[in-house]
Amino acid sequence: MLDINLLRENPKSVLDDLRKRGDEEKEAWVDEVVKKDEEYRKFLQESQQLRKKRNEITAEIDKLRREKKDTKTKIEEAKKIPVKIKEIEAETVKLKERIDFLLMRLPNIMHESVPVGEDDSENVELKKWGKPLKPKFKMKPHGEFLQEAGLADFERAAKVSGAGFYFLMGDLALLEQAITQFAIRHLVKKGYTLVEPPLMIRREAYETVTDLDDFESVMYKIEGEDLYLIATSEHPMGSMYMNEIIDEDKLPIKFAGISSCFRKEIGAHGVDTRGIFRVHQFNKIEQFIFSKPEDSWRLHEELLKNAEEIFQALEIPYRVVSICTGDIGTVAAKKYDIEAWMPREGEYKEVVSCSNCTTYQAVRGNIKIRRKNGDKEHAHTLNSTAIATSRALRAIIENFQEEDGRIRIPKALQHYMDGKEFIGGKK
RNA sequence: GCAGAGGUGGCGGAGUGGUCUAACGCGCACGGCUGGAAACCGUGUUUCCUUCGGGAAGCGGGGGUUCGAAUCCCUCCCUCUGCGCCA
Repeated sequence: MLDINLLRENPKSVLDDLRKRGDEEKEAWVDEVVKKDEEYRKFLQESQQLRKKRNEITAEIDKLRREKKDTKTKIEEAKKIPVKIKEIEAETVKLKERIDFLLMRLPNIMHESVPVGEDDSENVELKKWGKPLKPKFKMKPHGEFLQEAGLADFERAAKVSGAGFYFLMGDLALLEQAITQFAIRHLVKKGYTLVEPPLMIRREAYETVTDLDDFESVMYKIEGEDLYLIATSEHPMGSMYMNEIIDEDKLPIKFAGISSCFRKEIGAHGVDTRGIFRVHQFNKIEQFIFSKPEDSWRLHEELLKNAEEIFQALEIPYRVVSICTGDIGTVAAKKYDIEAWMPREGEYKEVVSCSNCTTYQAVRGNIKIRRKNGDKEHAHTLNSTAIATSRALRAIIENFQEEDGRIRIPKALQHYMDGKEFIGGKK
């Protein structure tokens, strides 16, 4: 969330940002927050004055008591004060709740380089890598292909768990493990610490990291428990340091999280997303960084580079887009997506999302940096997919499929597949 | 899951209704002393509000009793020890 001090000192910067987003509803919130905050501080001062008075009388009572004098009249006087304090505090709490409600929902201030645009159609392509080729033969949708090849079983997954789940079978499951191993090695070599996080976290922790609307639309809640299945390992990693102060010489902290991810909302359906592309459960290696503010923009580029290197090693053609103001969401200050080439559809599809969240998550989670001189300030947090295996699998299946139904395994992965150069095909 | 013991500042640790809401020790920062350093001495070391004089809050979280709560009550969370269960 935004720091209240920003709204006190420079509400115009918040307004200007909302205008870039085209979010008229929230423009009114800025004014409301500023007004309610002024009111809140007035009430706060009033209740502090009352507390001061109460403390004074209480001290007098104690003095009289020690001197063995009569305290009755003073106690009678004192009794009136807590009633008043309660009244004023009820108002104070109400105002604070409303301020926090709005503050939690106001989006992050975007970086000036974020392109202005209404929706995802106005995201800006920054670069392309590899040659996007159309198949030379009639290629089946990947879901149908995998089912027929015996490499996945969606029908039985539906029987057991419903739509949006998969059984990966045999060599495809092996390929999934190979991708995972490759990505882990890649990041660990670069000094990232491998993290296996809890797959369920509490609401309080969750509120540190995510857009609040996600609780309704994305997250699975465990019945009868204050626990939510994580939608990405970004969430447990991001909330890991909540309410902590990190010494500046420990930064940046670089994590490579590995986890299953669970999502209720799986969005649009169609032959090309049915299968393993849009699912309720998938696996992902995620990069996460806690950094000093002055380092975060450099590290944002580093995260993107790491993810690009992985896709280059897998020989998958892709492009990088800069997400525009209308599509960026509430948390990120700047976001890149990597979109992999999907030959059957002849389109680039999102496989990586790389964000600098600046202080937005750190303010919510109360995550601070302690400078050498003792000063404190909020940390910056960044996250980026390294690779989501299900999405990478589809890209591999489509980009490296031969007419006879075999799938060529990228060289970088063969080592992790006992040297196999192909999977699938006629037995 | 059951029983017992606990949760205090950056760390260790005292305090079980009012003698500043935090003793004492360690660490860290700044200042003094020094040619420089150690030792030593002093100040500071949470959050919020402020008309910058101060003020308020804070002892795991939330709620309650009281003129007054780290201290009493309720509730939740967590840690340790033992038992149980389990991969």
